[in-house]
Amino acid sequence: MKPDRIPPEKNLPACPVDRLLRVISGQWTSYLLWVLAQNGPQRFGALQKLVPGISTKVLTERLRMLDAAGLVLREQAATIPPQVTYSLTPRGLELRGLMDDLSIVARRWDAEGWRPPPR
Amino acid sequence: MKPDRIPPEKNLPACPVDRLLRVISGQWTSYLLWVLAQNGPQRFGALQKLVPGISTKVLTERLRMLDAAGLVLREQAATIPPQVTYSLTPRGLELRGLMDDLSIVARRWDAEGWRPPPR
DNA sequence: CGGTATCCCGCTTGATACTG
DNA sequence: CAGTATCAAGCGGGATACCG
Repeated sequence: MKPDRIPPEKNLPACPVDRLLRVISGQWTSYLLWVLAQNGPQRFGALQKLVPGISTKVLTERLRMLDAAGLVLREQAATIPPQVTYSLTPRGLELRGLMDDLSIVARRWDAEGWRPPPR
Repeated sequence: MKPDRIPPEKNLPACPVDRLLRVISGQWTSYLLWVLAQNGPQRFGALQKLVPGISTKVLTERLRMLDAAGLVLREQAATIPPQVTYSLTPRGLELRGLMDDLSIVARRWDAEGWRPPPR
């Protein structure tokens, strides 16, 4: 009955790196940011075409989350039919350098034959 | 009954960036890599103290996964009691630059009052 | 066009207990 | 010391249907 773990001080590491990774690492999320960074502002339907396989539900969730996080701007034109455009905010653009470096490492490892371990 | 999404070509973006993020972004994972990068090789028990709140089960899972991914080296001395030491591999060390840059951005945003959105 | 609303299933995580 | 075993809970994500 000895405790299996050390009780956390509050409830999590509260590590800024962890917090940032938590935001950008949901499924499709990094890919979405990448697509917006590469192709500029896009409408909902265009994003769905640019990210094949994503469902409307998840695409909506991710975009709303990124909006709430201040990384993506959602602009809605109250026309008929409605027109909603998503773009990177200045803060979202700050991630580009990071993504580029990450991409360089990821692609090199890829070329070297590295593969993530299967679950 | 119109399909909700565009069928994926195969089954996923297969984006190298996504693959790398998938590996380093599990809960505790980045924190673990960070701890090993900052404090050098550590034994199981020490890691559990350095990462308060993590359970033995998850700590084991993460270390085994990182081992399988070639980012962490697991060295076991067949003594009694057993002694297992974890360290970063050369490939794991390649992440340090990335983590440092990530940290710089994360800490600046943190200082600016940025917080991740609640679920 | 750009979403919501449900239902549901599986994976991840957590808690607890036990061991070579 | 460094785990494994097991069970339960929660949430993310997919499928499907409908709406302003």
